[in-house]
Amino acid sequence: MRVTTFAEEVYAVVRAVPPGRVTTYGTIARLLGRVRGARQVGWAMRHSADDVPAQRVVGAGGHLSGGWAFGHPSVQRTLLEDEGVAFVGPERCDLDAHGWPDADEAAAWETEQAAGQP
DNA sequence: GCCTTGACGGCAA
DNA sequence: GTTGCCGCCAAGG
Repeated sequence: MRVTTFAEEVYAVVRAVPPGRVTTYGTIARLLGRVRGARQVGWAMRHSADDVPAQRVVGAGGHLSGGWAFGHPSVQRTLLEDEGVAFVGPERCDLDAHGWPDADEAAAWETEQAAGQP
């Protein structure tokens, strides 16, 4: 189905992020083939649906770029900590330990996408 | 059809 | 370590 817009694809990726893990805008963009489309990912997240765990999407280095979208960055931080995500600073999560996808998971994701969308 | 906006990323000063 | 600027793609007005 190519009717899906860029935003829809972004949502699909975000929903694929398991609890206790976090991903970045740049990573999502890269998974979609838009290496420099991190901005569009952010644009899409701004229109995020309710079933999209936007709290798992952070900026480069695990920085809570869109924390204010939850009312206050501390809200997003609390949500992630509740899922088991460790934080290095007040607004920075530990991407090294909870970053998604992992090298192995990235391959699985690409395989799944290749199989579903030839 | 053109211009502006936007939850970003990376590099330079 | 911080702050600022440019580049990029997509959608809205």
